[in-house]
Amino acid sequence: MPELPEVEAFKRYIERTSLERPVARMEIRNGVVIRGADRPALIEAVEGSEVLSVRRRGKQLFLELSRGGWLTWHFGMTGRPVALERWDEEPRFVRVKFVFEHGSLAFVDPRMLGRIGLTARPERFIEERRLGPDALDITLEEFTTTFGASKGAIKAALMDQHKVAGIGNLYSDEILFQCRIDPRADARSLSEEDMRCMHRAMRRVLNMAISVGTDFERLPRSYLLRGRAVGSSCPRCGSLVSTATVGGRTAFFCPFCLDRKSFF
DNA sequence: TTTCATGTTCAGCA
DNA sequence: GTGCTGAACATGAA
Repeated sequence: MPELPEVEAFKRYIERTSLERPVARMEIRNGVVIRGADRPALIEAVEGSEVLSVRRRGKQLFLELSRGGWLTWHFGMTGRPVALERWDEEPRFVRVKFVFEHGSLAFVDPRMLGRIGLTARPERFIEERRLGPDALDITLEEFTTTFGASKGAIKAALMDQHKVAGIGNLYSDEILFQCRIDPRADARSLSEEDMRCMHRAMRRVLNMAISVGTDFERLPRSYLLRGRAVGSSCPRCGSLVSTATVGGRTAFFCPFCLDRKSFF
């Protein structure tokens, strides 16, 4: 479930359940999620350490280890952390498990598209991956500069983690819906007002999702996200929502609510 | 059985 | 370098 709001929820969950608990053992149930990492170094850094703090940049999480270094967690499409106490039954699809004296923290990921790694410092990791500023930190000025200069569909640009980090397929649809912007619109065709609207909507939507605990049912009725499905109707005008492939993903939008004519 | 999926990355091409 | 398309990754759910 991981775009920025979900990952922020994961961060708080880990802070609530797993800080300052020494890791007795790291169980790697499936090596796929640590592919690319130095396995011995990972185990060496983790075992005997406790997690001191958690940071987030976009969809990426960093766990500070007391013996030095930071764990990098990315949840892919189906990853999530699950804290377990002794009496809890282990869920399916546990790929890596950090075992404490009592209880554990599991990295659960059915599709195994998530990744766990190790880095000396979050800043270095962010630089290496060329991650853009976090979607909740980017200023209007930075936002306008970045997207005013980007070519191609605005939805694809919003999902580009190099430009701004944290927005994926679902939230990009919501942001554009709230601003009545066609997801296929060329970013360069957008006005200053569009830029301001997207920047504001981005912050509003992400913060709203965080505040409802990423439970879409608790979002305002005006949100497209609540009933995002083929055959559903627009929460604003009631007409049938359309889909289109943009940036390799399925975009949902209401063609009747758009501010401007379709571009095709 | 087939298709789609809240993500990232890479190859090939313009 | 930028952008687009398609595929790969690996699996569950509809």
